[in-house]
Amino acid sequence: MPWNFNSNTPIYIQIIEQIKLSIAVGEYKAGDKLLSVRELAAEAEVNPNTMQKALSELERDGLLYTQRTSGRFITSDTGKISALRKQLANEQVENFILKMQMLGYSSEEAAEMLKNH
Amino acid sequence: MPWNFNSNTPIYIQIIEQIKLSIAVGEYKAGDKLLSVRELAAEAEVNPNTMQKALSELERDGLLYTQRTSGRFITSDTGKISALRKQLANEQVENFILKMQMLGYSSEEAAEMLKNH
DNA sequence: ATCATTGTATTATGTGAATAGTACAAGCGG
DNA sequence: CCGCTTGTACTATTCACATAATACAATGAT
Repeated sequence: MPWNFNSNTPIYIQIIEQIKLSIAVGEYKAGDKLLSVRELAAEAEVNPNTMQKALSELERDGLLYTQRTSGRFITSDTGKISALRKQLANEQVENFILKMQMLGYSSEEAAEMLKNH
Repeated sequence: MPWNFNSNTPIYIQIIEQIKLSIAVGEYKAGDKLLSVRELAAEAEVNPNTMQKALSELERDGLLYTQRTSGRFITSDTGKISALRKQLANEQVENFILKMQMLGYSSEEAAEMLKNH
């Protein structure tokens, strides 16, 4: 994974979003074991505490679960995963329409711009 | 103006974006005089320094200009303003397509989801 | 001429994010 | 049993953002 960050959003938020995306599109599969906090932190060139914070939050969402001393795993609930993908897509659609409306474009005009991408 | 902020992005960045939007859609018109830094800060319930920082940046973009002791004004370059609107719209389109692709949706599927909004 | 308002600058303080370093209990493999 | 790896917790420090409180030169209005 590339682990690219920008500076205007807290890193742990960006980590959450990137992992969510990886789960949603199946880069991480249901039941997969994650690398350890320390390994992931090293890979992302980030402090272990920061990675830990992101993972904890993903766990509260039920996308991960922890087995105390053996590691962290992706949820086995495939329904939850496909729901996540649809939810993320819907958020993008809603957000796009909203922003285009704020810019004074109708849904039809927005769709037209999409075609001519 | 509402001046709504969220907590995951620096306030001065959000101010910049909101003012850009207001200029792009003509809420602020070319040549308009802005309220003073202090007034804008009070309106947005933000520290004058924070508002100042945002306005300075907009000035570097050439969207505002300052007359030393009389106030700040929107650029009179209407071409720049309409270019801004198109640029912001394009950014939304590009971003939308990119995000949907990352989620595994083709441009056609994305367009389809738009229709069924 | 005086005064209020303009943008701008400076210093101090508080807060959250991120880093660095360390520590510990729990379990798995040898 | 021993040692390594797991997640987790804690303290200390740095940094950017934001606030607070002033200060000042320039100018337009009175």
